Amino acid sequence: MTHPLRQHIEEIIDLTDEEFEYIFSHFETVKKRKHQYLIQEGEIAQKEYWILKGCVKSYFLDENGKEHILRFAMEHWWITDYESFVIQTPSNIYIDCLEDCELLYISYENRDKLTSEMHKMERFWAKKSKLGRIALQKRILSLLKNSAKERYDLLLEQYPKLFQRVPKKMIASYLGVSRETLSRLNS
Amino acid sequence: MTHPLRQHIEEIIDLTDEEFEYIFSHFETVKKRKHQYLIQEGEIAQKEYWILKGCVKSYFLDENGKEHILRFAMEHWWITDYESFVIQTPSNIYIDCLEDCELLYISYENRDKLTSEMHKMERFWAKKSKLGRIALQKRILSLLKNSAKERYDLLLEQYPKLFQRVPKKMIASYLGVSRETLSRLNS
DNA sequence: ATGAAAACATGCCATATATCAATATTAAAA
DNA sequence: TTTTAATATTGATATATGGCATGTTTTCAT
Repeated sequence: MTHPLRQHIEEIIDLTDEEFEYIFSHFETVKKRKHQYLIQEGEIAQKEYWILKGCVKSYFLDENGKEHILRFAMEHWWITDYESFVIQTPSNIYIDCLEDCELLYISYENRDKLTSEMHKMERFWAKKSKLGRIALQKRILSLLKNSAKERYDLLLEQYPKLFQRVPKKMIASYLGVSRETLSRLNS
Repeated sequence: MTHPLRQHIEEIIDLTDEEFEYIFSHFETVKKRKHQYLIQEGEIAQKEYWILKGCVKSYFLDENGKEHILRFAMEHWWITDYESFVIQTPSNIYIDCLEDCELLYISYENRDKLTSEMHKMERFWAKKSKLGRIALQKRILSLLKNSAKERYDLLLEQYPKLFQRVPKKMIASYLGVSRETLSRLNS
């Protein structure tokens, strides 16, 4: 049975068994329990995570201590603070587990190493970066043109599973509305 | 005197004279007058532009014909519809000139060619893509946590030149507020 | 230079959403 | 299970922002 990470990478580029073995040797596994952090504000992100099992959120705390959720990530999604990871500067965000999680991660150094050693992986990550950018663009568009209700419906349509796994107040934070408003959208 | 495009690329990677010459041979120059389009909805983006002189906006028209501005671009900025350009699907957006413009552009094919022929350029564009993603992330954060007034002040602080060149109603559209509201923010 | 169009400002009112408070519901912990 | 904490709902009200109408100013095209 092929490893899910291999399946994931092969959605973009094909790999030989040896290539995948080599790539995989650059990853580590870690388990985290609900409420544990992957990254905290002030740290420099040293790892990019790939989720085997579980669900996490990345968020930012404003001056009033209010939480603004940047994104969620579930099985087979990548997550880190890309700003901190790419530029290697202290992070402004937190990432923590909403459920008990099983994670793969690759260190900054190993990612760098793989990028220069394996052109295929350089292309893989380049493609991922492009797709990530497109997804963010779409979210901006949605924030500009859609009402809270519309954004809610779109999210529900796109990620129905999310709604069974994360509290509504976090959905609200992700959408940029108060939890009370979200609670009233259905009626 | 070094070409501004060379200066721009060399902010990220160093080039020999020959390398720049070669890269540059893949670009074309074009002049556009105010109100002319670089891309229209429905077209597949075939070119990525680099602005030598002038100012453009990229925007989306919603069902009611309301314009939502995704971004502006001025001298030494890149612009295209990345979604359309990267995936080669029909565009949902328009890009047009706010002033008479002088532009360089590279075709999709030439960019692809350069990416595979010159590893330096592959790295250049990968870096640009990462930085673009980080910028979009920041904008989302700003839309989530800042009020209209705060977003206005932040934009003014970051791109003061923009305010002298583009109508306020477009700034409003970029910020996601009505022109009337923007007009009232200063008081 | 002149008329037309675009951009801007402001008053008025409608609406969406935030905020605060009280309570109900559900989930987690002891 | 019982207790406690987290989450969700609902009402009352405040606030921010939107949309329309109108007048003014600026810019643009001829």
